[in-house]
Amino acid sequence: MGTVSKALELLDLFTRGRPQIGLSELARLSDVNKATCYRLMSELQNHGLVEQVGAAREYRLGPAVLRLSALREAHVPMREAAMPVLQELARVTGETAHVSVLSCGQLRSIAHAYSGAFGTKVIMDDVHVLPFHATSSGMAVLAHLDGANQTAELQKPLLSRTANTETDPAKLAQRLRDIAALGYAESAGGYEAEVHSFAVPLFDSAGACSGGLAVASPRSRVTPDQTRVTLAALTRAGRELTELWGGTLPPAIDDKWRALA
Amino acid sequence: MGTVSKALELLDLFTRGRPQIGLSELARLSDVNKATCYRLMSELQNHGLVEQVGAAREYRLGPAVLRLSALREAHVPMREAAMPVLQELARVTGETAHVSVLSCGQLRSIAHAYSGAFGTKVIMDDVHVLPFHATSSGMAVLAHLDGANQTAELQKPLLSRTANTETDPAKLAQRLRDIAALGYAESAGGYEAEVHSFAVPLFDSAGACSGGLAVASPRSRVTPDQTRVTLAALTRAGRELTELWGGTLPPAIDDKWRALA
DNA sequence: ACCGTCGGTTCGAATAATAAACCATCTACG
DNA sequence: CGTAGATGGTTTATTATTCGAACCGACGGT
Repeated sequence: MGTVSKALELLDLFTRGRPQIGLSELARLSDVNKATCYRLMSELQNHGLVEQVGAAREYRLGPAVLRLSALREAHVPMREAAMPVLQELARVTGETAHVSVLSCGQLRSIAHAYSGAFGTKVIMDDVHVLPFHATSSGMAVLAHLDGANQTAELQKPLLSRTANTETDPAKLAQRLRDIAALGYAESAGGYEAEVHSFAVPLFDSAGACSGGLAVASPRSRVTPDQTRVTLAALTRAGRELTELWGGTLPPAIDDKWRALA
Repeated sequence: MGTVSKALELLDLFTRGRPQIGLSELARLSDVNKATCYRLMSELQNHGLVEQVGAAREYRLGPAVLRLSALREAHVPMREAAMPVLQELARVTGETAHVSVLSCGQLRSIAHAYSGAFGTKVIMDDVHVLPFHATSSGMAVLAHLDGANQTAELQKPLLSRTANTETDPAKLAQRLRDIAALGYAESAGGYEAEVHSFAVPLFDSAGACSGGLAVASPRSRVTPDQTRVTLAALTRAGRELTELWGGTLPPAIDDKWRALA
């Protein structure tokens, strides 16, 4: 693995629950030698991606990330457009909603919204890359990808995250066919045992699948009624977001979603 | 220079005016060998910091930057807090307003706001790191830094950006004393020949200078009247932002700013 | 005074980055 | 149609950079 990748992996250790990390702990968490870790962090620091703060000289993300993000949003305003849609989706369903985009063969979560309706909710703060086979978003996207990309993904090793994760390529392929026929995907605890989620695919201007929109809830709150409400809201939001991002819904999907409204 | 720094410099080539760059052009702009450039970009791409798009396979900033920025803002919400203050400042003065923060000895611009009042305005889109000696923000910050950091900065080479840039360390030190006495800084074309700006320092909870707040205008619009309006708005906004960021204004500054209100 | 941990540094050995040349592909243009 | 010059991407031996064990001084608790 290249040096740059190591440095970037260090960046990924910062999460909502662990926003500041000292040098030694960083080295421990990353399995990188402390000296190496120090040098890498120093380089990141020189470019403002991280900064050191306080007497303990702990590292945290620096001001330069704001510039990068503002620049990306100025050029490709996805997150900003998605936020109100997400918030409405979270409000209507009472559950956690999140969007992810397909980028270079990876599905990356870019925004999420919570609902205050219940004392428990699914936390999405620290999720970056979604595994295709173990999440509803991933399966929704995969099911609507062209055949080549889909089979390529199915041939990669399918890691089991819970007892409910589907790891058999043949069975997964069948499931993807079902999902493509339904127009939405469902994951019953495939990512985290207690999390149940529904997802719909999103499409770009060429009509290719470009991301996923999902609602995740504790499995205990999943009922036929709630499922109906969720799917209706999800398809409505999916239609809206696809449009906001300048995409077009394939007619086949449009038909299936109408049936769920 | 380390490999990581090279990769990060590639990231800095993306600007508002040049948001997508092909491989060959990237290599040309960065003076890095094309093969090297390709490898570096591939590593950045694997982590989602950049993505390739379109038939030309041009690179642009990727979705991962959104996560980093959201994480930073969740932990240190500076930008979000600053935006309304900046917008109001831009509105009242009719000119461009911007904030910068001190991080690891560098002054980095983190947000700016424009006014629609005039057909010409100062553009801050592509400015990342502000030179201390050539900008009003830089001088305002430098003047309120502790002696050691200040002299350290004065000993670095002072690059001349325009005919009006002060590059004599002794004269600059005198100017910093004047600025400290006034409570604000003024730069008459020290950064760009046609840009005139005023800035005030911002302070953290320990009362140490942590950044700068500035208003920049074309020099032709600077009049005694406008200067008075600008300084009043600037000190008001500086007081507000220092408070929003959880800082405390040193009493000496407070007094000076009252006189300008 | 001891022990463990912290951030930071050193230096020879080992590894990863480098640059030039090379491909295949595309577009422009005569 | 065919050439010329772009482009993105790949390979190679050479070389420079990165690596990691051990070390340092400082701090905090026992």
